[in-house]
Amino acid sequence: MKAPIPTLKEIAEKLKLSISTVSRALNDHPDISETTKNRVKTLATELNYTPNLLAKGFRSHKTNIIGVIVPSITHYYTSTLIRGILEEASQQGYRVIVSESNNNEKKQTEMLNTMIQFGVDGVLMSLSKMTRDIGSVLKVMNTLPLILLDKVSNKIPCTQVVINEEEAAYNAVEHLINIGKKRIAIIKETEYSYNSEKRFAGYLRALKEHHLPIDDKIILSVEDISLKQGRLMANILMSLRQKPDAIFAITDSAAIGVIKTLKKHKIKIPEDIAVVGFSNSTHATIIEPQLTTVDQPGQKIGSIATKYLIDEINNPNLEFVNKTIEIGSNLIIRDSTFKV
Amino acid sequence: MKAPIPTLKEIAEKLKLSISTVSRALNDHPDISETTKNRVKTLATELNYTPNLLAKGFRSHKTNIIGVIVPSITHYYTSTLIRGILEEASQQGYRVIVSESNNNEKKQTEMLNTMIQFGVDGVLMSLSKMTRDIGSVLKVMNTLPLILLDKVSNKIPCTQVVINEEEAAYNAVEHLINIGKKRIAIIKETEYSYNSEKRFAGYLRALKEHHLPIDDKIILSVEDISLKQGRLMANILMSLRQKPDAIFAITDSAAIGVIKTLKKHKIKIPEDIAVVGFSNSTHATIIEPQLTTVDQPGQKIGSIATKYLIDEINNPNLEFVNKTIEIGSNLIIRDSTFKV
DNA sequence: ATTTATACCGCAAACGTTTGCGGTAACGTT
DNA sequence: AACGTTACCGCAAACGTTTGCGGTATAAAT
Repeated sequence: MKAPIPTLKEIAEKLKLSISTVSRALNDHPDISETTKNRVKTLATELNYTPNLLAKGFRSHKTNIIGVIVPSITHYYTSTLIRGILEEASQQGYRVIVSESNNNEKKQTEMLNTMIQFGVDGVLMSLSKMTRDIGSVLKVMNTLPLILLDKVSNKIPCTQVVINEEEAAYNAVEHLINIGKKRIAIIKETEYSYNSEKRFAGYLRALKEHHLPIDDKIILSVEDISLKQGRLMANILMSLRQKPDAIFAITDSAAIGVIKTLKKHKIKIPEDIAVVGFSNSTHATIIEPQLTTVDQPGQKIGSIATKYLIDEINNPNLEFVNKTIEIGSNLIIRDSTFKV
Repeated sequence: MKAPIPTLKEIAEKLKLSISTVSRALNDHPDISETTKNRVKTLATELNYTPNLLAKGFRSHKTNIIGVIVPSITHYYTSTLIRGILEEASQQGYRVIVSESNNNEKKQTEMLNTMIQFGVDGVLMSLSKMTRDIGSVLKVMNTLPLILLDKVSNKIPCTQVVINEEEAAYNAVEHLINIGKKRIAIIKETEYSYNSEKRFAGYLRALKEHHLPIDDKIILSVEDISLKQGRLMANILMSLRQKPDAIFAITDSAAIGVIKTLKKHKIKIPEDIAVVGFSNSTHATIIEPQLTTVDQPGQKIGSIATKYLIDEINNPNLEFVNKTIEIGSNLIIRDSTFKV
């Protein structure tokens, strides 16, 4: 009872033309007369004809689909990345297949493979945590264009789109220094993470350049950074003899955990301890005091990465454009560091 | 320089077999001897053969792809829906194409069409606001299985998966009554919205059944419900002579706007005015006091809708299973209504 | 009247896969 | 010796589209 989908063949038969003529007519081929073109086109719209993209893709080895793999889709920042990707892709006539790796490396590899099987034209990927099996990614790369974004790895020779993590962190910490803070703690991730390392590097550079001492006791690393971990780390910092006067959490969620426990300890923010986060998630303006944080333009990153990917799809000759594109980000100053 | 993808033909040639034999061997067809099966399979894994899903789908008219259209992907609740969909789909061997309609009806129709062109096996859709052009949706329905979830419409005769909106709202309002509130305001949406209407109905029923008066002055409708609108409406309520002693916001974001302005007015929550939201977004536990709200199990809804869709895909004969599946939801009581 | 150009259109192959049908051995049954 | 069965395997068609090549008119040029 489902209606049959019209094909070139149907149109051809009804018009007593050949299939090829119909195809050419619809594609405005110069060999076809205007009159037949019109006949074909009117019947096509009448029948509501739409080309079978599957057949098209099958023949041309071009699906106009790009695959996207991200660790967690429910993360706000990730969803803005996807929004940027969807937007740019649809503008350029591409569709998008989305997968969630749930930070599971095996799943991630599986997804890469099914995407290849399905014939996506290229892949956009944000790496899951602790991606060790670079091999599977490399294997994909000599079959398809692949671009990394946000969660990247410099072990993979491909175009990567990120924000200026190091500089952003530097600016955040410098801001703390500018408002008079001298003992700045950091909460970062322990496992190897490109982003965490870069942000930590920015933190270190800011302290060094402003001649502040670096104290391991206020450099805290956690396995899986989160709000809860932020609370735990804040408690640890509170138990120190020499408490910090500012805390830079590498992630908004951790920063919010920090704020929540500081409030419980009746500590004045930012007077006693200032707090800075990273991401400018929607939570940043819900919490009180509102959180100073680094705004990551997720949508922009997504769309730029998509642009580069489509470029690579269209020019497969340009070998190994192994460059890293850094998108600027802004520190957004709010009450957690600076009260007006 | 991109590596060639192995095909059945290649395997057949190297093994001096026919293509069909290779195909059957890989699919464990009983006609093929164990020895040849083994030969084929080992070579296949050696060459890293994977079937071309595009060709497969092209031939069988089955892509194992389901299309998803949602209004806004960055909305937390929406992303949990998608997570449920992705999870269930991948378990059943389906891939997912996601699109964002941005509450733009024209875009929504376009997306439906490209999805059909591409040969998705079915569509999961959450309607954009003010979807008037039911026609395009109906047209899809006699080509493909289609299921609505979350933002639905009873004008479309198809399976719909939602939460028990009316009952959930009833419970929320009843809870307010139970804690002694007698003058309960509601902030809802003005434009026709399935969800808003249902929740409003639950609100009315709760008041009636508990013999509380219904006062239009504290029934507020807004165009595009949001945090900002929540603030505005709270201000309006504050300017009333007879202020409410509780506010039921149909959405967490509005509820948070309400809380923020109530705090600014130095009103004690929940003693003076209690606040209830709807969705259990991640914001609900960030705000202080933490928000009492209705937990919508998004992931569950997504996965159940996907199950029903795949059912319909596999049994295209079952005509017009026009039923609404209501998923239970829970009121989560927090500090904004009940302090321990 | 024969050639030549022009304008328009159809034939057939190809993309990779599945599948109905038919075919060929080898063996066992009468 | 003739037939039936079984176990394997290959041929070829089909899915819908694009495209190189060839073909047939008609008209223009010689």
